Amino acid sequence: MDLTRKKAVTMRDVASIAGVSHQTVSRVINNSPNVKAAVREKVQQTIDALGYVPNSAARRMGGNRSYLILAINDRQRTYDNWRAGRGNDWVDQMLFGGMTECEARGYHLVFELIDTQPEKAQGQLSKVISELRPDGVILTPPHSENAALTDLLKEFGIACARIGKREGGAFVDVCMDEAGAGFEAARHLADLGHRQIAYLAGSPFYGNSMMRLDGYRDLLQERSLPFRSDWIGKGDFKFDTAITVVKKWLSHKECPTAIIADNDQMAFAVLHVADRLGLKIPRDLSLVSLEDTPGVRLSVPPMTAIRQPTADMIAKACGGLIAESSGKSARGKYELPFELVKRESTASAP
Amino acid sequence: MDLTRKKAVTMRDVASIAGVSHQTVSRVINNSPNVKAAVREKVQQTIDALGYVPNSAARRMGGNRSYLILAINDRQRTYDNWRAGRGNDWVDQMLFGGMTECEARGYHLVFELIDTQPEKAQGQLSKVISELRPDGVILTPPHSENAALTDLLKEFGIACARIGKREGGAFVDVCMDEAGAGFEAARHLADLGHRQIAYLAGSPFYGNSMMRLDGYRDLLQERSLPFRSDWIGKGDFKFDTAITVVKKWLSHKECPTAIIADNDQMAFAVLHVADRLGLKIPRDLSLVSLEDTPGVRLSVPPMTAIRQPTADMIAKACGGLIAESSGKSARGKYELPFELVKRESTASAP
DNA sequence: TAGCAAATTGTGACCGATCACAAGAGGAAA
DNA sequence: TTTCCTCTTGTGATCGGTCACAATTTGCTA
Repeated sequence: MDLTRKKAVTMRDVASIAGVSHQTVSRVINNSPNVKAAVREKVQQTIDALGYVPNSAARRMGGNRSYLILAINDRQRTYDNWRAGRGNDWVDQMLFGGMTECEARGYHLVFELIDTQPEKAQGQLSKVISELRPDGVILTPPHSENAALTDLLKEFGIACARIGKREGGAFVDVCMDEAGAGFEAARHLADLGHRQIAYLAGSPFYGNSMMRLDGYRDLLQERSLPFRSDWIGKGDFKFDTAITVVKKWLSHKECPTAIIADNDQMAFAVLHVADRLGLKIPRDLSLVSLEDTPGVRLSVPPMTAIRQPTADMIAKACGGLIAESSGKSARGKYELPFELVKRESTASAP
Repeated sequence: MDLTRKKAVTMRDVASIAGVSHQTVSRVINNSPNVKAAVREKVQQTIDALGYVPNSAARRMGGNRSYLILAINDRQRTYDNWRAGRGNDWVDQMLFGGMTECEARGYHLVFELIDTQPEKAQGQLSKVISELRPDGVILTPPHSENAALTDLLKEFGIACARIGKREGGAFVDVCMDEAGAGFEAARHLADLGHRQIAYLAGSPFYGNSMMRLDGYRDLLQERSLPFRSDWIGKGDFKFDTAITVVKKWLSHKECPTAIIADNDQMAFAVLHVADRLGLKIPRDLSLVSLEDTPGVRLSVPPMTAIRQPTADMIAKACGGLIAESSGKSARGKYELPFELVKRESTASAP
């Protein structure tokens, strides 16, 4: 180990050189309003000259803020993706969005992985909370649904943001306009002249999934397009299940000219079946995915998809959490706009 | 703000209940050898009963360890990927690998984004180092090449791991067997009966890229296959440049039956040109990419590729850094095995 | 059984911020 | 001028660990 560890410049160093008390230096770095402009400037100059940076651990000890935001991700999902060699840019986007927001305010982002099983998750979160005492915690799916976790955070008095939830209340809930996504996907297809639009639904147990379905339904109604319940595929998000459903649809003599898939796995199933049946996408069949993972962007052809504003959602969550821990209230529901990315899986109706 | 912040259980609480001094508790949680078994057990029981977790900020204040590992990523790359809507699972894999290693030892991983420009990078790293005082820093490309950064870390006395560097010395350098990758890719093709294997090289300015090329060359020699310098494409990693090169190769009457691409962008170019010329992969042409990004895994057909052990490399880096900060020496070069993932872009020679 | 070294346990200072509160300075009103 | 209030600045305690060192116990040798 290196014993020549560079000695840190402390607040007292700055204070004695600037000829003020340590508390005044503290006031300057915290932008306290009650400091004379002349004093503030002198102190700031000394800070710059010495290259002083406040030690975050000490700040946490003395005060009740840690300048840390904890982002919780699901371990199983991360592990599964890793095992499957599947690409997942979720964390990458979180990092980008989170840093953008945290950096300017002097905050840092700590990512932690916790288990899916609720009991385990609780113990793990409790441990890391006690250890780090973050100012805020971001819960991502599926943990945003876990009430035991939010209860724990409430008990600790730590602000909590949930991604994909839309309750608001005591939380900073950041979500996407799910119904709008279903609506826009359908509208895009309708604008292209499609009148026979089928929908591969996810699970009725996921509220967000149902909202997207509702959006699709609304568009159908608005445009007076036929709603056929046999064209609502119960796909449970899985590739194999979707294969069966789509095969049935497309083998029928009166088949849909466009399909909306609630997630990318099911969208892939459409690609697969179409290929088997000799249907060319987008010439014979248009396809929109409501999930924009790397797979969707790199398929052949690249799929038109609804892009979830992941980076923006995390940025919003961080911003809200920072505000909360600064005494401002930022609780509530924030619905962020999605983006319909038009690629090559959609074209005019045949 | 919630004023009902849960009061933390402190070391002194544990001490008074267990009937020992606070220092003894400290010894137990730090696995100090000089504690009687009976005392250790009694203290441990009290810790468990109270759910005591040491406060990391306090540990950092008192001691000279922070139990924090800093992982530095490049901001531009992250931003570019985000802008392009390109999938990048690098951070996701880092998180997985890093957590696996850190968690058990009570360490935490903090990701930071810093700018590519060397001067900016230095200031940013300096700031975050002063603030967080991590026990170790992981530098990823391109920052692993930046000597100003490593000098800075040396000055602060902070251990440093570099991903993709192979010097060792004062660092924990974690890399992949680059030459082996080029060799194995070529061997795989040779085993399939290919004798005309072309190579789309990256840039001669990147040592690792050149090593892969050397590996390819070695295999050619070992199998007495013809080495043709006009089949070494100078591709500079870019799609467009590669297009030109590959078009020339494949339009020639005596053309390669297999191509190795140094990165995924160039591999895509091969796919593209082959499609244009009506060549079917892998029937008419085999293709191996030396980079396994999501794009490569999801192309049509999915490409055979060399998979970089990202998660393992970060795990190794974390392990080394933790060892270093515990007084053990872990400096040196660690070359981790890659994996040749056989997918559907390679087949027997036509 | 004394004597001494090694193993075990305890004591109080300390890290570098913030907090609560006290003290001083300055300006307006009486 | 005096008084009082507000704005600004300073003082010392405090957070919860670790460190250095002192005190005690234990075990072994003579």
